[in-house]
Amino acid sequence: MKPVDDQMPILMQGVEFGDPQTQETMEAALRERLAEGRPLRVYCGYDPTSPDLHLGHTITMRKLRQFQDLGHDAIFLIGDFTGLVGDPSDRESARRQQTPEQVAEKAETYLQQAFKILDPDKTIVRRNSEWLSKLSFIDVIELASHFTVQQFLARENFSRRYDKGDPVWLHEFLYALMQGRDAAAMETDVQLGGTDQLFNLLVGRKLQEIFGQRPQICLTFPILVGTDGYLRMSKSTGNYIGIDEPAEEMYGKVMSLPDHAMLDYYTLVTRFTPDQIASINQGLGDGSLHPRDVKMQLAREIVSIFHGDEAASEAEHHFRTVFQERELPPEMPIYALEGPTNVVEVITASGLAKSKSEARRLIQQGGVRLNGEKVESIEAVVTVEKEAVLQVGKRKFTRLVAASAREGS
RNA sequence: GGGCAGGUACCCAAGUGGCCAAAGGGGACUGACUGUAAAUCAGUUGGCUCAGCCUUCGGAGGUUCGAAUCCUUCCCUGCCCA
Repeated sequence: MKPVDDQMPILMQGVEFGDPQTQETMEAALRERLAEGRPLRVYCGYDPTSPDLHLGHTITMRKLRQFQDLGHDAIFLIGDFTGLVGDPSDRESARRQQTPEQVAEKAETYLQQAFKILDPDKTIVRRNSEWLSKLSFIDVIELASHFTVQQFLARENFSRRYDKGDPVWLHEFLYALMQGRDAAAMETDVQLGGTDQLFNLLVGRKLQEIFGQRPQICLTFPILVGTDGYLRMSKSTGNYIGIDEPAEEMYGKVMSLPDHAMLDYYTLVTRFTPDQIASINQGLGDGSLHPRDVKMQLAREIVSIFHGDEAASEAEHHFRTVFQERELPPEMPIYALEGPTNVVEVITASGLAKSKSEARRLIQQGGVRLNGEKVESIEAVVTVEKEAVLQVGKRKFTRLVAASAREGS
């Protein structure tokens, strides 16, 4: 195992606390525990609330991986029980509860996605239903008795809602207890999470002490903004980049990030070192680096993490040809046409627009092209000899094929 | 359990009998421009057999020529009281 002084900079990279005192305390505690020279039990929990993990989740996964690489035990905890309730941390309002079936289904897909970052051979996978589902009501009351309502109301996301008159549900309070119980159940040394998770992580410390354990070290990380550049990345706001997304899509989404969000991405989700990132930042500052090129490098790196270098190059090529040079993409969905058909009909039937009204609007706005020529009228009729390309907006294409020709091929 | 205030389109939020498919903002989409799907500016944003028609304002009924707006009832939320 590496010397503590070699481990610390890697492990502390990206760590952020709201207040510097907490940071100092945690940093010192981590240093102390690393000095024991044994593999630490490090974990991060992920609630299966949506079927896909996104880049925001990978921040802590990358950190788990770093612990792993340094010889520590990384625990990937699937919150199959906590996911039933939903974490109130990041939200203005309460999250909808899910059924066990929904949770199980989602949990299933998480692992394979996580293993794009974590080392499958070294990762310990746990599910918190293992212990949480066995608690009795009296157990829950006992846990709850160590905390006051004021402690919970001190949390901004509760107090804000409380002041605003929005509902704060009782079961939301229990979420933190459940998560804290995880730490005690697994007797962990370190827990990772977003800065918004600090409260939950600290509850873990308190419960560990109650159970006669040494309180864990908490490391929190900044929240990744989504593709809009401001809001937290999440599926529900539609500003996310999913781990499982196709390379081209992923590349494109990264390119759509506002310039100001680039550095956060470099720091939190790439494999670049702090030194490399600092020099990129400097280059942007003095104008020696073009923001577009910096963003393309970022896109290439992110795609490469999840799809490999080759796919990253291909995605970049695709982006250049389609969006910079405005050429047709090499591959596009195919739609078979049964004969002369009205454009509006074709657009909706092939899925390029959700409704006919939308299709009409797009045409009226000049956003529809057939074989590169702007479609001027919603009355236009599409006839395909052999094949044609229908384009809606800048980035949606469909290859139209005559139904008869298609059957022959 | 009681009193009061609320439930409006993807989200926030106006509207309190006809001029409401419903202001404004956010988001999203399209166009122009560009350094890119950044930024900026302009437009669009329920559906359809589209100068008209149909469905929407928590659910179900009712009053009225006509309701998001009035009444009844049910469900849900907040505040105050118990």
